[in-house]
Amino acid sequence: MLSKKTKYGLKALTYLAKQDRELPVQISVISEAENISLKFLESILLTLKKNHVLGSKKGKGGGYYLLKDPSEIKMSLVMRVLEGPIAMVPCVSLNFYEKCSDCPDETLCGVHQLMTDVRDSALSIFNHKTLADLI
Amino acid sequence: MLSKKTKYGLKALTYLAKQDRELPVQISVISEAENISLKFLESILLTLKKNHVLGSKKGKGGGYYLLKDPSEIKMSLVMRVLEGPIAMVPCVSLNFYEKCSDCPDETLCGVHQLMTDVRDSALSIFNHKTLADLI
DNA sequence: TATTAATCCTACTAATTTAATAGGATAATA
DNA sequence: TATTATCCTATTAAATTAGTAGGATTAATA
Repeated sequence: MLSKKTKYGLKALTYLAKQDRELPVQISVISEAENISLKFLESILLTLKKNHVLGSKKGKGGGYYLLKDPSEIKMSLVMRVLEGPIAMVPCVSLNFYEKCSDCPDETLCGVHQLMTDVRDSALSIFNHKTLADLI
Repeated sequence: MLSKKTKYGLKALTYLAKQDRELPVQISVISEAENISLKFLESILLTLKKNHVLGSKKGKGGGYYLLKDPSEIKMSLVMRVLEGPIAMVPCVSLNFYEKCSDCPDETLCGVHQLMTDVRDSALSIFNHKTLADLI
């Protein structure tokens, strides 16, 4: 299930995508428009900024803004930053790989193969869809 | 991420699929073979039984057994029983549908469309893969 | 240069979900 | 009727997710 963090993040990004890209938008504005706890949203936007999805400007007139055109912001990046691995098991993850402690040989594991297929199909969707598609 | 419940359930099913279908296998046997907490596994097998994936026999010589041939046990059923909805959001789930409280019109929601695509692709995999494919 | 308005950062708390445990009820076999 | 297994409900423990608090930092502007 999609976490609230991801859901809120997607809402915020969609909100920003509808604005003039040059004008920074304050957290409080998005928070009120989308009914999201201000402090929670603050931490979400911060991680989006740290992962180069958003830029920010401090002080008066500051706020957050998209670093790229919505059509250049892939859902695969956004999902990884907010939700974590696309894969359902770490031993199948491309970006967050971890070996299974109990599985002697991945290539012989049926779950591994199944979850690889699922990851591939999800990834091909998230790689092709961009923020522009959410508007 | 796949829950331990699902992972253990898949392991147990795979174990059973390798056995003679007529012979019931005790929880304790699977628990030891696959290194799964006996009581936890007990509750997992019970839900698989309640959802007509497994049959059981009580008393001496009893245990659990597959109700159908592994090739007839779809992963979509197993995943729904153990992990819950295939969809990442309730508003997109076929079997566990719930309306979003904050979304006035699903057909206009970008997240809805994206998650529908992801659900469809996952579902087509889980519908075609069976327990036989895990062995 | 003081004030104000914004993000930045760390730490903590609360709520929810998942994992695991306990213990007895029930049923089948011998 | 003793034994062996599943069945069932309730509880506890651990982990994750959601949300809160409060001050540090930075930039604009009066």
